[in-house]
Formats: sequence, C-alpha cells, structure tokens
Amino acid sequence: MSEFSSRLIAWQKVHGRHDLPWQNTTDPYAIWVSEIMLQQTQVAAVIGYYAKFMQRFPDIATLANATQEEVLQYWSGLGYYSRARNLHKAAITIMDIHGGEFPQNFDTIQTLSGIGRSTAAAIASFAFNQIQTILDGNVKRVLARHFLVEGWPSHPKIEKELWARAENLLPESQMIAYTQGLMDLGATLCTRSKPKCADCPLIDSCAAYKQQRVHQLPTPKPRKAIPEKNTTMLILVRGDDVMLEKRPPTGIWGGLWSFPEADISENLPELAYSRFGISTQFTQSLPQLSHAFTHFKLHIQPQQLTVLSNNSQVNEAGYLWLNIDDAIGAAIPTPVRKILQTLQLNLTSTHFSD
DNA sequence: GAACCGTGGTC
DNA sequence: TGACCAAGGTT
Repeated sequence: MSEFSSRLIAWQKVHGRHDLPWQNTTDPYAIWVSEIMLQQTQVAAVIGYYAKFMQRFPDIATLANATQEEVLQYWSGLGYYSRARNLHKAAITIMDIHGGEFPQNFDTIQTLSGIGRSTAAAIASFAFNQIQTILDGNVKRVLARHFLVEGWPSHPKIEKELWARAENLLPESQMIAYTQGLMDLGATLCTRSKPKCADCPLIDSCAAYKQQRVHQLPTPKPRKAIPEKNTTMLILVRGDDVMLEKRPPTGIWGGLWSFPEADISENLPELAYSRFGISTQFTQSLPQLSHAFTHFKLHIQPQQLTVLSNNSQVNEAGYLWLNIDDAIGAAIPTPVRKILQTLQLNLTSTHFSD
C-alpha cells in the first residue's frame, strides 16, 4: 500500500467523520441518495433534506413508484433540480431493467442517470467495497497541492492527470475509510482557505507545502468578462394582489414564477394594456437591484403599476394573481422575493399613514 | 470544450 | 460585498 493511502486511512479512523446520516450503512440506495444530494452542495445544507427524503422514499421501489412532482417537492430549495429528476428516472430504470436491485458492476452504475464516474466510485466503494477512486472537488484540491499540479483542476487535460494520480494512490483494501478519508481531509484540513497543514497526515510528502505554495493551489477557474443586461419588471398591483408569470420550463429560473418583463424603453401602462388588456396607472419605481448569474449580471428595474379597471381579467395559463404574502411563499427566485418584500413594506407603511 | 444548472456560506 | 466555491453531470 502506498504511504499516501496508509497514512490517510489511519488518519481517517482517528480524526475523520464517522457519524454523518449516510455513514455506517452499506445500503447502496441510502448511499446513492446522499451522493446525489451532495453534488456541488455542502454537507450542512443536505442533512435536513436527506432525513425527510429517506423517510418518505425509504427504498428504490418507493421512489420509483412516486410521481416526479412529489420527488421535486422534497428537493425544493436544494437546487440543481435535474438531480432529482435523474434520481427518480434512475430508480425506475433499476426497477425495470435491474430487477429492483442496485447494480454492482462499476460500468453499469454509470449508465444510471445522474451518476458519473466519481459518484459511481463513491457508491461502489462505500456500498460494495470496490477499489475505485472518487475525484470530487475535495480530492482535486488535495491532489493539486500534494503533487503541485498547476492549472484549473476541472480543465479536461488537468482532470485526466488527476484521475490517473488518484488511481495510482488506491489501497488494496479498506476502501470505506480511504474514500471517506479523501473527503474528510479536503473538507476539514486541506480547505481552500486557511488549510490546517500542521495537522495533516500527508505533510511530509506534500509538494505544495514543501515549496510554501499551498495557498496558490488549486488554480482558480479562469473567469471571462461577464456581460451585463438590463430588464424592467412590471409589478402589477390589484388591491393586495400582484400578477405573476410562469417562466419557461428550461433556462434561468425555469418553471418558477416571476414578474412580466419589458424593455426599459417601453411605455409601461400602454404595454400592460396591449399585453394583458388591463388599464393601469404608473405608481412608482422601486429600488433597482442586481443579480449575478454564472454568465451575466442582470440589473432589474421594478416598476409598480396600479390596476385601474379589471374588465379584462388575465385567465390564461401561465399567469396568476396572488396575495403578496402568498406570493412570497410561492416558487419564486430570490430577486422576485426581494421585490415583493419591498412592496410589502411600502404597502404596510402606506396603510399606517392613511 | 464550453455552457448550463441553484443555493447558501465565506472572505 | 462581490467574487468565489461546494461530495458533478448533462447537453
């Protein structure tokens, strides 16, 4: 066994994490669900969701027999909702194709929706004690430092090298402690900022530490200049209600409720009449806010319009009048929630001043 | 190969 | 406080 793996395993047994909700089991389903929830998501955010999900969907058959809508309901708030759709889809696949038993073959596991090489390795090692290496963000950081690998770790060329190094380090046994040790080391000692090198079991062989370059690694993702966009949101207020519009099922905020949008140059009451057949009066501009996405920054100018007459009601699918309090509790993105809260404060103070 | 997909925490 | 990131995978 390599010095790397033996020291890591010994360290994990003493200093690693042993009481997370998905540990101390070899049930592939329980491990699978945890690994999907933990993709790009921190442990603290997962724990509450995991307990409720496992209580409602305790096994593969229960999950497969549930509706996608209910699975998404239990995922609501976790983000990356394709994970939930793929989890559900894969459960059905296991029932239909694999006789209801989670497959043990490493390549077969990777054919399931939402399971790539790293997640498959986590399941295979934790549930079936197979000799397969994970390569998640923790492991990339540990290896980039230990072997002084420069370049963004998720660049295909760099990632290929890290996969090869990770494979070379694998022990011949004790895969549960080893895999967990890789994660624990990255999560508790070899952190991005303020790494605790003095406590690290691998300090003697760490190339970055030897050159005092730990803080420089891993190389951050190259950032391209992001464009900025402007939009106007129409806040149509009818009494205590506001109008919401359902966004398309894919794309930014896909499937969520938001305000109708307009080009900032447009005449808003006229636009509201032509689009919705509603007579409105401009009331006020609400504070502008900005929201950062991965690839662009959005500047939002909310414009409040008061509904004057309601001769033509908006009854089409995809539109909704909701009481402001109810709207805040609906499936809305964060900027919409902020606008609603501003609106709520304005209306409250208006009532007091009347 | 690069864009896309959510949210919350950290500094 | 805006940038950066976290138990990645799919298109």
